[in-house]
Amino acid sequence: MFNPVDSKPDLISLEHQMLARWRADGTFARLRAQTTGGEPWSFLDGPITANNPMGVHHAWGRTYKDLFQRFRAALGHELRWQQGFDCQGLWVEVNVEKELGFTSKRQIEERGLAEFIRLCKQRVLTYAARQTEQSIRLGMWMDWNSPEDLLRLRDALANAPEREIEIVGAAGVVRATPEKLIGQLGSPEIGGSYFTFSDENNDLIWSFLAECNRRGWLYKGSDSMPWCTRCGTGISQHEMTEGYADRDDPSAYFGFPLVDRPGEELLAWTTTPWTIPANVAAAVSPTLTYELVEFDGRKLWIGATRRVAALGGGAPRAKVLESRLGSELIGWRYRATFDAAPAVAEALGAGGAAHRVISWSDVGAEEGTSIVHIAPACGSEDHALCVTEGLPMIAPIDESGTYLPGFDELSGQDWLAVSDLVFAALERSGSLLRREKITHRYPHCWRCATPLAFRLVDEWFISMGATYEKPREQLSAEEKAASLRYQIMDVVDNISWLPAFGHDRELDWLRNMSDWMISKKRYWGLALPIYECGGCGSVEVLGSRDELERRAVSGLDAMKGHSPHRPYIDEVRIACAKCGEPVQRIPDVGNPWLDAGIVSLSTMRYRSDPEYWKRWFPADLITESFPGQFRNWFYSLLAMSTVMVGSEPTKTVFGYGLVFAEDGRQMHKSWGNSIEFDEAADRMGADVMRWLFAGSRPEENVHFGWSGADEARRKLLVLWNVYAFHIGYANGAGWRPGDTVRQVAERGAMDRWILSRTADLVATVEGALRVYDAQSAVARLEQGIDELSTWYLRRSRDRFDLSAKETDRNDAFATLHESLLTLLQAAAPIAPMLTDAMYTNLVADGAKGSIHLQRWPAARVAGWRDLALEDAMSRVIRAAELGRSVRSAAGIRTRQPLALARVVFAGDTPTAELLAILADELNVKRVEPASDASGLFERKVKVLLPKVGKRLGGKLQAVLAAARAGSVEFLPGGSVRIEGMEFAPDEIEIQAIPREGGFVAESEGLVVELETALTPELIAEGDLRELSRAVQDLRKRAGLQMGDPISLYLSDSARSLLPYKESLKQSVGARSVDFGTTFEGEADEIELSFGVTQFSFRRSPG
RNA sequence: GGGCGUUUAGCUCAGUUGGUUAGAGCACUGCCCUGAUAAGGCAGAGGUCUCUGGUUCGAGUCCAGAAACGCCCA
Repeated sequence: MFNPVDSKPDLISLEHQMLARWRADGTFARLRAQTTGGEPWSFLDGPITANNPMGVHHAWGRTYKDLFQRFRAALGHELRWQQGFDCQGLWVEVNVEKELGFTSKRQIEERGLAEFIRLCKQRVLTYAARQTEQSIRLGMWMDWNSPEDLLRLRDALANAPEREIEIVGAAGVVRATPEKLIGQLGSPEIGGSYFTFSDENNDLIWSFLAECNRRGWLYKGSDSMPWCTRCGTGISQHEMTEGYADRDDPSAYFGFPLVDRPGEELLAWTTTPWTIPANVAAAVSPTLTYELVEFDGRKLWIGATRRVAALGGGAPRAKVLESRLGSELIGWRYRATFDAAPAVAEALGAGGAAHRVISWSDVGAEEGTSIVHIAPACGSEDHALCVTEGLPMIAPIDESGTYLPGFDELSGQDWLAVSDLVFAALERSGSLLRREKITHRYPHCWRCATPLAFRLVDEWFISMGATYEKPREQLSAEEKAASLRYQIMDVVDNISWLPAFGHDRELDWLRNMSDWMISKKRYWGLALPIYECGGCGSVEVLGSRDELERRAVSGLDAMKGHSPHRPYIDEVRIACAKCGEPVQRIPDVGNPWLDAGIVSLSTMRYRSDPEYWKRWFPADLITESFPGQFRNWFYSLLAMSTVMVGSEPTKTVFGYGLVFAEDGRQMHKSWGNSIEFDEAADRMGADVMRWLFAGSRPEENVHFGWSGADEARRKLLVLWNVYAFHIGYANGAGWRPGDTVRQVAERGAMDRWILSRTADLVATVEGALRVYDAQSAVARLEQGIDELSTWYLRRSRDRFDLSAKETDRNDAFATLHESLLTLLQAAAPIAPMLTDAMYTNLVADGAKGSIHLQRWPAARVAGWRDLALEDAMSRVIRAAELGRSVRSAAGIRTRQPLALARVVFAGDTPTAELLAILADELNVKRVEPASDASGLFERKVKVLLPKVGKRLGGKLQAVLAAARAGSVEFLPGGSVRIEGMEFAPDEIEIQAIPREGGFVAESEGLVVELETALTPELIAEGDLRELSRAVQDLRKRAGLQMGDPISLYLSDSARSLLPYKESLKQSVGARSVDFGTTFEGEADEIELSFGVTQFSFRRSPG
């Protein structure tokens, strides 16, 4: 007996049952054991930020990660099963600050760094545990740490930091202080997920940085970057994208008097008046035209296309005096309003001597005056320009946005409040022309919504090297050796990018990216091992904690027992190698992408176990959502692998898009279109979610929601119903797997067909999953479910009945069982829980079995292929469709049997067995294969365009018209002449086109004609079937079970059906049929050929 | 401003090397089938294949340009 199943399953509770069974049986551990020693298949997980609960967008990627891993395990590969958490960085700090109610950086230092860092670690552990639980709920198989362990470590870190505790690791019990254990998470000893805050991860980044320094690529630079004056931190470009919002600002049109052209001024425009005191240069486009105009007593240079806009209502008063190309303005010197301020004079020389006009191709003709005010400290493009031009910089504000000394009355003022003072100064100096209000999109801090200033700050960079003007293939070895970016590009070429455009995008990023800024003036992150001597200025970069301990001259005690994080590591001093001065680490922490980028080395035991590393590096696959990752994880992974080992970290990068709400917009809680992961798991179920995601197009954004889930669920429910049918009938018939089975070759065509289709399904799904095409795999599986349910099972239903012949019934059960099990196996990577629930019941081999412990069924099914049969059956299926179409058009219901269907098969005539299947499906007594010579058809010639199009050229339309009109001369040997041109047999196709008016349907050469004349016998059979159906329907409505016997009573009018009494009894499960009496109770009536007939029944005893 | 991608039915998407009348699923309408089915079938309705130009006998498909949307860069 199989466990009986409901045809309407509770998918959610089923999933929970399966998860519990996997846990109880140690199914995953058994899979790992059985694949150990297999050919490695190396997956490298991109770390998920352990900072919040997981969202449905994570579920998309995690579906891919899990399904490809399960598929590879089924193929017999050994896998590492290690997933990772991203732990360090501002993301975590921000949330901890929020929890503490902090609003500024200073509060962190006041509270104490040690506690803050501890809270950051604790938050990571909290959410690592949470995401672990959620991932398990998704059905994701990884080498998970027990969430309880993670929470225990988290709590011990605060409650008993000095006391050693125990944790059961991969190779037995490990005992150490909580901080020590936390630093070793993911190590070979402890196992489980990797954590980027681990000691090894941090240490290996140090060696990377030391290597960059050794090659001369690490340097301290200064750049103007977006800065939140409230948080006291720079905001990276990545963070900026989230914070744009509309803002009203004053804009200023103001003049710069020219030194060598007295009385003339450059007219500049800006929306950030607070930056005007920091002006260094004025940029013009060399290719735009500029005009000198006389306007209200001033002579102003303005971009020609901007004159009207810049002068506003007064523009008609302006008189153009002169016109020049921008390139002619370059080098002109000018003065500015704030030249007398001490800070400006110091930077630019007396009278602002350094001010000049520079060329910038990005100056546009659509904004301002086409003369751009350049303040290098207050914009990164401005900064880059001034570096190129060798111009000095003026940094006007400090960390909190306050104007520095040296700016006269502005000093001491907040940057947001100085606008009025600036305007007043411009007015006084006669420079201001006009003041306006504008609304523009302006970047804000994504944490506290403060508008961002730009500040000149010192940061540490890794040089990407030169960008050469010539094509990459023409570079010399020396040129490449000098430029990291080209080395990475070569590595990019060795990787297979899916979708293919990923390759171009990564190269584009590498071509255009500026040097990699790796420092951040924050607290929770990689401690940059950079030691800059305050005495002689020399810079050292340490390559490991060992080296630090060797070099330390003080402060080691403070660091003892602690992870290499602030504040403890900051205490250590080394002696400067040059001058011997004690040197402290720079206070900056690292860019978090360093943390994630090193994992192809750190998690694969690059230093500790070279054999292991060689076995697993490079990965076969990484897969992540690609927006963002080209410059983030993909980039850092590539860069670090290139520097350290000079080769690709992965063979394949499979990228996918973003998850949007079903309405096509981004998910937003406030818009009501957002779905939390837990909610989705509880309401739609994880397998439905996985099915939906796996079936989506990876290169596009997926629209995720309940109706999409409903569609996915419907497909899975059809599969479930095939399964429920099988269980129900097998139990009824007492059939068990292993009962006498005939060889496949001995079974009927229907059986051999579905098995052949199943073999095709396995091959197709395997082929798709091997190239990471889950979408095609899902499409083929859905097709397979449809074929199994709506053709095989529907056509074979009677064979499962107890009344069917036993041999045939056993064939049917065996076939359904085999094809169903195989299909489940092919679907198992995608819907692991439901398939396993069905599988374990179907194989009935006790509680410890699992579909995931089975080998991929390719070998088993290979012998099932029968292409000729598949071809014939596909034509039978199409003929059935056409036949139904004819019936529909002729208004003859399907229950009415007909004498004959004539069918023109396009191809070989199917076997008698297949013709019988078709006859049954069409409810005709006989199917007669016909030739196209039948009087019902016309012979039409279809010219095969791809073959003759080129040859015909302009005559083609005339030939087509003639062919359509039927003016075709048929020649001996199968060729034809149309419009005087001859066509060989292989250039044409002769089609049978049905004549109008017949009961005929045609499609692609396949023709079905139904004989519609009815005999009394056919009519009676139709009545019989009609009646059976009505009785069955009433039985169902009356709540009878399938086997319940009845006594059937029919009105006298139905006496003509007497000869069919036995057949009727059989089809409706009746013990007796009586005419002329009725039973009060279950009764109804139906219109048959001879008139309205009453029928009734009662349950017969026993 | 630059790069990459997308644009086909109300919605989600297929559409082979260019080929005659552009398809599927969902939703909608009518009919049919059904003692596994929340399923299925037949038919209907629904299209300026984003637009413009070009190549060609012929363009959803190739080329050029434009637009919108998404992602990224500046």
